[in-house]
Amino acid sequence: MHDAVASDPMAHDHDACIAAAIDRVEARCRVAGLQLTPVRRRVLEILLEEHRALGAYGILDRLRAEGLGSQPPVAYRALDFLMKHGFVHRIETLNAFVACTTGANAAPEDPHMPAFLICRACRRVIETTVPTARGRLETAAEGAGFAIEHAVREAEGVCATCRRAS
Amino acid sequence: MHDAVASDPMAHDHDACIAAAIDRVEARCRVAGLQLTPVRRRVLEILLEEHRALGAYGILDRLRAEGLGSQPPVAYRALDFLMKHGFVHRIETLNAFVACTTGANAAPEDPHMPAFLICRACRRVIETTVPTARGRLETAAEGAGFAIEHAVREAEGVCATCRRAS
DNA sequence: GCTCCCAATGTAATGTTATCACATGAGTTA
DNA sequence: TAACTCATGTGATAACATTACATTGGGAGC
Repeated sequence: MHDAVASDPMAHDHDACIAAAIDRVEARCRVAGLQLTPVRRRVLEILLEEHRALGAYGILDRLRAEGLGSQPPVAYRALDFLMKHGFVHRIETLNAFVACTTGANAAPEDPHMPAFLICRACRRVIETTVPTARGRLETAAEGAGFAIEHAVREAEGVCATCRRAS
Repeated sequence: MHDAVASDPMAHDHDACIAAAIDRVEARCRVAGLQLTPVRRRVLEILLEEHRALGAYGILDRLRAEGLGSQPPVAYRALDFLMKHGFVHRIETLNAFVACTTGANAAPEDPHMPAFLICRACRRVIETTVPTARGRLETAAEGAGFAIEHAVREAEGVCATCRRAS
């Protein structure tokens, strides 16, 4: 099951990567007084295991197999919690979710503006961080008197690994 | 039915605006040998009448009332055609559709990179055009060896009109 | 101890968005 | 006419998301 990942040039030590991410999230929950309950924690782990976007029903299937909830609201509520606190992001173009892979969940006081590169070949989602400073979209909005509250930046294409493979 | 629009500060001559847009699209279809069939034309008109994003099922309801089709594929096929040729854009964050309001559908040889400002108060969608030149997302992608094929830029917030109103 | 409250979860039902599969019709070409 | 293509008609189903209400379990205050 992990072979595909292990043979991938982009592979890394998944277990350590996941453990570190979970540790960061746990630390933030302790500090902020948030409850990282079993369901919430497991949903985060599932998303960390995949480095791909997973749909709510894909997550739900896994939870069901583990006896952690069987109805859609279970998954959506956990995702709402994780997104609210920046541990997970929603990918609008896929109606799916990915774990936050920047260190930003360790430094919430410097909010990052995430952007996503979605590979249509391997379905992997690369999260990049762009500076919070004003870019072209913000400039255009300012000119129109529009107050941006939330911005979505997603790009579909082919990642470096898949380009080399073809 | 048009009162709400007519009393709006952002109102303009809708009929002329729609007619001009339809004319541009018709011209491009003639040149490119595309069939702007009754259903496709009507879907475009419906989207031009609203200056808002409309869901596929909202469009379908209108078509149904006019006897132009009653099943989802009718609406989705027309939207696919209109999007494929740049006459309509999909708003990913709303799972909805808007007519293209830039003049770009008259000048396809200079493809625009549309960005959308979505007002959460009045639901109006403002389409702005950003230069095709490389911005921060493109720079980040290049650095990662990622080849962008399609980018989504959408921002939710409050438009100038609604800000003044509150 | 207790009750009250609140946050999280369990669960059924439903709502919304999108696609598939296959049949039909209209026009073009051979 | 036959073969083909493009658009449409239609029923069924898949995929994504929310509502509403019941239940549980752990503090806070008495």
